[in-house]
Amino acid sequence: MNQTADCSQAPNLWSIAEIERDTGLGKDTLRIWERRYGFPTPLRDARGDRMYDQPQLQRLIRIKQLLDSGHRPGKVVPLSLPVLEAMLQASCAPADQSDASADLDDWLHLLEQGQPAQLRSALQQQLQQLGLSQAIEQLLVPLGHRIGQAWLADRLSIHQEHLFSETLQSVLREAIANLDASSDRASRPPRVLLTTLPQEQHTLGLLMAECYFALARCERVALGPRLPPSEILSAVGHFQVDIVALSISLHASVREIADQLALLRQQLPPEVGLWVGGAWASANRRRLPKGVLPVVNDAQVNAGLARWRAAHG
Amino acid sequence: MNQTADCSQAPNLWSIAEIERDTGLGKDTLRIWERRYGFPTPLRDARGDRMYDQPQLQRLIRIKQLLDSGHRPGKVVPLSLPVLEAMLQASCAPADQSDASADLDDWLHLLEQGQPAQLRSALQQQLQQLGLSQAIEQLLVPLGHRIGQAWLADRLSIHQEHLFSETLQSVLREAIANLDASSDRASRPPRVLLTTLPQEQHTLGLLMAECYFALARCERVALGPRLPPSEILSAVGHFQVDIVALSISLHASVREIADQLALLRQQLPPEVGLWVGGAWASANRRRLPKGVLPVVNDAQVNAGLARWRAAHG
DNA sequence: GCCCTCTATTTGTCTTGGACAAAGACAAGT
DNA sequence: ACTTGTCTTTGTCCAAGACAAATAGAGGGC
Repeated sequence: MNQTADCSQAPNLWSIAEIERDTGLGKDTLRIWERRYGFPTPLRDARGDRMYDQPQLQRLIRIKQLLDSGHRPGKVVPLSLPVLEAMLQASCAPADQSDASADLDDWLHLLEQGQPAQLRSALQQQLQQLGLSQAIEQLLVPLGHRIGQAWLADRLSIHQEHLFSETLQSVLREAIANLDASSDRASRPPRVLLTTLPQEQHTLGLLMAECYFALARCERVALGPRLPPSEILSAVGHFQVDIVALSISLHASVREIADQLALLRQQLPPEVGLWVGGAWASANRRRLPKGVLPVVNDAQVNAGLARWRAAHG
Repeated sequence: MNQTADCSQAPNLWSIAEIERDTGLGKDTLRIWERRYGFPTPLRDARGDRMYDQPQLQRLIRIKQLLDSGHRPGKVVPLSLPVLEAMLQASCAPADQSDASADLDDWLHLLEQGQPAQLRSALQQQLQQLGLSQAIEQLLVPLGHRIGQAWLADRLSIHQEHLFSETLQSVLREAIANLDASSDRASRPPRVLLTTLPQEQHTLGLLMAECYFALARCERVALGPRLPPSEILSAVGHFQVDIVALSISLHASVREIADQLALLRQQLPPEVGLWVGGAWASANRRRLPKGVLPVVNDAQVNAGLARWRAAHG
C-alpha cells in the first residue's frame, strides 16, 4: 500500500531513516516509543540495526496522522491498526452528505480510468456550469475529502492523486486568469497577501482561496505556498498589504499551527488583518488566537471584505 | 541574511534541530564534524545543548551547497566563509553573457520594487514578444540564475523570490493553456509523462519543460512535482506513456540523483524513453546512465521528438 | 459555569562515545 | 585504458540517561 520503492534487497523492510522520512516521526521518538510503549518492535538486521516491516509502517503512518490531529501518543501508540483506521475514518468524514457522495464516486471513477484530457475538460465544464464559487464549495472541497479517504483506503495511488491535483490547479489558475482578464471592474482594495505556512502540503486550498478573492476583485499578492512567518512579516511591509490570508489544511499539526498563528498575529501590525481559511480553520475555530478571522467559504470572505471596505471607506 | 525568525529569546542562536532543518545536515553529522574537523564549534546553553550562531549557520549552508555539487566534506568543512563563497560563485556563474546581464538587472529592479501586477504584465509582454521558446531560453533561464545569485548575495529576500516564482508560474500556465486552446493541430504521440524526483525544490523548470512539449503538440500527462520513482513506474503503465521527462535543478545532490536515475532506467520498460532536462542534466551530462537522454533546450526536445516519431511511424 | 494556579505525569529532544559499513581515493597489476 | 585490491573518509546507528516543555487533572475563587 502507498509503498515506496524498496531500494535494498530485503523485501518490504525499511531502516529507521526511511521510516523517519516516510512518517515524519523522528528517529529518537521511534526508539523511545519502543522502550516505553513496546511499539514498534522492529526486526534487527545482521548488524543489529532496526528494520521495520510493512504492518508496522502502516501503523506508524496512522499514528502520526492521529497525533497531528491532536491525540496524545500514550493513547494511540498502543492501539491496533483497525482501531486506528476507525478513529481516522471518524475524524476525516465530517457528516457524509449522502446525496452528493454518489456523484463524487463518478469523479473517482473518472480519475481511476485516467485520461488526463477527459478529466481536465470535465472539470472545466463543471466550473462553467456551477460557477466558480459554487463549484469550489459543493464539488471541489468534498471531492478533495473523498480523494483523501480513497487514498487512505488504498483505492487511489499517489500518481492519481497527483494527476488530480495538477489538473485542478491548471483549471483553477485558468479560471483566475479569465476573471482578471474580463476587466469589467478593475481590482480594488483591500490588498490581500496570499500564502501558506511552511509546513503546508496542500497547495490547492490556497488556489481556491485566491479564487474567492479574485471573485471579489481584490488586489492580490499571491506568493505561492510555504512562506516562513518572518518573510510574511517583511512582505507585509514591502507590498503595503492590508490583509494576510493563509490557507491551512487539516493534515497540519494542531498545536504547532496554533502557536505560529499566535506569534504571527502578535508580530503583525495591528491594523493588518489575519484571515485563515481551509479545513484546519473550520475544525479548530476555538483554538484561533484573538484577532484571527476564520474564513472558510465564499460567503465569509465576502462578508469580511464588506466589513473591511465599510470600515475603510 | 535569509534569516528565519528566532523564536526563542536568545538573539540569533539556533539549536541543533533548527540547524538540521535549515541546512539539511543531519544532527549526527553535525556532531561528528565537531569531533573530527573541529567545526562547527557551537556555544552551549545553560543545559549544555549546542547553540549555533549566525556565522556558523552561514558557513554550514555554504558547505552543504558545495557538498551537494560533489565536493568532499574533508575538503570543504575546514574552509573559511570567504573561500566557500568564492567556490560557490565559481560553480554557479556559468559564463556571464555580458550583453544580457544588464537587462537582467532591470528585471531585478522590477522585482525589488515589487508591484505584482506590473511584474506580471511585463512577463506576459516579453513572452509575447520573444515567443515562448525564445523567452524561456534567453530570458527566463538566465533570469532564474541571476535571481539565485542575487539571493545568495542577499540582494533579494525570500518573499521576492516567491513572488517571481508564483507570477511566472501563472504566466507560463496561461501560455500553455493558450497553446492547447488554439487547436489548429490536435495533440499527437508520443505521450509524455512530466514530473520531477521527490527531492526537487525547483518547480519552474518542470513548467518550462511542459512548455516545450506543449509547443511540439505532444500528448502530456503532467503530474506535478515530486513523484517518487515507484509511482513513476506505475504511472507509466497506467497511462500508457511513451516517454518519461524529468526536470532536475542544479541544487540537487549529484550522486543521489545519479543513483535514482540509474535505478529508474533499469526498472522502466526498455521501450519507454527517459529524458532529463534542467541545469543538472547539462552540468552532469557525463554522469547520466546509459539510455537516459539529456534534453536541455527546445532544440534538443524537438530533435528527440523527431527521432521518436520517425522511429514509431 | 468559567477561569486560574499548582502539581504530577507525559513526552520528545539532547547528550556522550563507540562501532561499523558503504563509498571514494589511490596505487599496482594486467 | 581498465580492472582489482587496499586504505581512508564519512555518515548512520546504537544505548542509556538526563532534563525541560507541554499537558492533564485537581483544587480553589469568582
